[in-house]
Amino acid sequence: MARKLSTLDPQRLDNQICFAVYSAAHAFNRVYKPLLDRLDLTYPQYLVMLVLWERDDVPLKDIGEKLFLDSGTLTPLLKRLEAAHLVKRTRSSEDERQVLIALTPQGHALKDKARSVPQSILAASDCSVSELVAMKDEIVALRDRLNAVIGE
Amino acid sequence: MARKLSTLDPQRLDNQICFAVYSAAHAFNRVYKPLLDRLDLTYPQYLVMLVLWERDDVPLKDIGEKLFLDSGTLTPLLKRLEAAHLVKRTRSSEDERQVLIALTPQGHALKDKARSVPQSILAASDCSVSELVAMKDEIVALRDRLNAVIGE
DNA sequence: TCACATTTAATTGTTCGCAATTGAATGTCG
DNA sequence: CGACATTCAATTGCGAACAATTAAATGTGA
Repeated sequence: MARKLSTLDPQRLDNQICFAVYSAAHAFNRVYKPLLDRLDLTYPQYLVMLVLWERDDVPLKDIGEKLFLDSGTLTPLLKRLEAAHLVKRTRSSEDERQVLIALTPQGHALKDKARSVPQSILAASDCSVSELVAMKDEIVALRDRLNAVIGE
Repeated sequence: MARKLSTLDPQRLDNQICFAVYSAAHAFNRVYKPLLDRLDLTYPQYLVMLVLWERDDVPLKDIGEKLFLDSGTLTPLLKRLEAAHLVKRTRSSEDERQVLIALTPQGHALKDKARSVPQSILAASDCSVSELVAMKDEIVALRDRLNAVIGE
């Protein structure tokens, strides 16, 4: 009876999906760390590179919308990527407010070196691709519902 | 066909479960923010309080194991909670290396004020408890597999 | 007992993440 | 055209998160 109550108590840590997501994000980060160290990237920097490998010459704002990050996070991060010679930052000529982020040749070249990363993550996840895809879709749907509430 | 390839490309941002988890964690944090502001707690501080509300007078190390955090994160966080008069930090008399964390009366009292938080999160999630529990269990299982790989 | 390893917190330095503010460029409306 | 609002990036300040190191307490084996 005490056990029954405990497994239903919404104030118990182990019952909170948010803590599951929070701690899973950190676990992922720890798995990525040694892989990304070889590329001299942090995980958020890796995310920015993923965006740029899909589409080059993107406004900072668009990167922010894709990754749910603002200029307060991205400006210093992009300056570090620029210092590492992976991207160039230039003001748009049509709209001087915007900063366009473009890959350097080194930035482009890094895509190949990063190709093995998703494979390693898949292996560490120790589950099938279809299971992961299903989980991913559920989590994305939950995230989007949460973001919808915030937007109100 | 190009679409088919794109939805399978493991190097695409939208195909990565890690980004789903990462962005969901941030979405959760944004939903929690206004709720926790009323308690003058950050989300990691709230997690520590959840641990202490379950069991009081806990070594710092045990909190770290529950939350997957180390002393580099917890020491300053707990000092802030102590400055807010929510916890006391005392050296264990049996083992002077350990620091025991105990709730103050205010820390205890905060549990009641925090009781409505999980309800609000559930509402924001906009899905049934059973669905959330199922997702939580899947994510925890994935997290534990990832942590097992790290431990090697 | 004494040398040595282990455990535990604390500290330092770097990078996120975000709120709040600033300042410049652009849009809009009278 | 000109006042005003909006958009966008940059900046500042604070709180995580973690690697690496330090220091103290404890445990272990010769």
